[in-house]
Amino acid sequence: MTDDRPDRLDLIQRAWRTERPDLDVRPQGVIGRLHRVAGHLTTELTAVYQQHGLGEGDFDVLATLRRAGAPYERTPTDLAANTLVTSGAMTKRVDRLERAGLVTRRPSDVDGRGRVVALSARGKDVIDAAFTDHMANERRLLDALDADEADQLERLLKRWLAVFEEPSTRD
Amino acid sequence: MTDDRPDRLDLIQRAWRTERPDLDVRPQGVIGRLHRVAGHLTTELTAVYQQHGLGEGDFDVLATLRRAGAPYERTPTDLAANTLVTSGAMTKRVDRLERAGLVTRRPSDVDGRGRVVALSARGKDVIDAAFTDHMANERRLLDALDADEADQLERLLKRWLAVFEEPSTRD
DNA sequence: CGACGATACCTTCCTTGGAAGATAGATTGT
DNA sequence: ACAATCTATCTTCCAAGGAAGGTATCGTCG
Repeated sequence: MTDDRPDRLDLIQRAWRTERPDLDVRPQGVIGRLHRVAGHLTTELTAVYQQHGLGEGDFDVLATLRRAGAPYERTPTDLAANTLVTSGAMTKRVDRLERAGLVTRRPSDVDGRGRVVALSARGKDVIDAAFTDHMANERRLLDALDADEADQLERLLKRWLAVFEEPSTRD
Repeated sequence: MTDDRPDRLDLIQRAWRTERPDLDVRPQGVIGRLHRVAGHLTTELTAVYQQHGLGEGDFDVLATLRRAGAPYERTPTDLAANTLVTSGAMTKRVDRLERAGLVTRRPSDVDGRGRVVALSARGKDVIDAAFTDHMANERRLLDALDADEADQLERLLKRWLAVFEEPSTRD
């Protein structure tokens, strides 16, 4: 049926079974491959970001602002939470984007400590173009699987992700 | 049946459908979740490395040397290819590990340009202990899925990975 | 053998992000 | 109103890796 030729992970697992026969290395088959796939996907996705002059972090921030809807604003804390980086990293991302003229930063009206980061007109144009290409790119990458497989994969990943991101355990 | 409550990815997709109804954002459902799962897994795995005083890169190098079998030696080029980093990064990783006394570095007998990196006795002890814990940790993480799901996931990821790592396309 | 391109490793410089802590402003209890 | 504490953001310092280039050595072809 499907593809049972040994791949690199199979070779790695075989080596471990020889060297450490006391261990069950089957989890590597899933986790190792997941990391490798993620790495290759990142490489491919990053290439598109770069075509628009953006790094991965830049893209993430602009996309988060864009999907917030008009007027395309968020606080740094918000952005950091959404993109899973520390507040210090977010400061630097916004610094870069501000220097590049893609976002603006102004004090918050309602909180003297707060700032508001907003897409500039050019920032919106850039992320709209980049995101369009990004989606085409993801579609292309995902087309390696047929629709059924993609659905199965999504279901399995959603289930696994819930373990990490849902507050309660499973019902 | 399974868990159909909306998760963060669902919310992100919903926002995009509102803001960019012209785009089909379904690929995000798979690719976005895959990246998030990979990120959470990395966090969990890294915690165990750190318990043994190792960073992710250090662990990778030591594990590659260990599974090579006695006498646990590899060239820097070999190590770089196996762990997917550049040669410059590998120099620094080996520098660190050598400083920590976990590997040794000596000139190659057969190639005047070449070096041989070998696990020290302490390096072997460290990676054997770390790898044992690592596998228990991977098992724990994977136990979020039942055996059937894990098998399905492995099959799907293997198939996808083949697109990136196999020389030819599919037969 | 000698020159030239290829290879192996290392060095330098740069980018990115984390950790920890500093500062300004907000909030709460009295 | 004021002290104590919390919060939002930024700053500083450091770790890790990529890109590009340098140097020594190899291998091959004439």
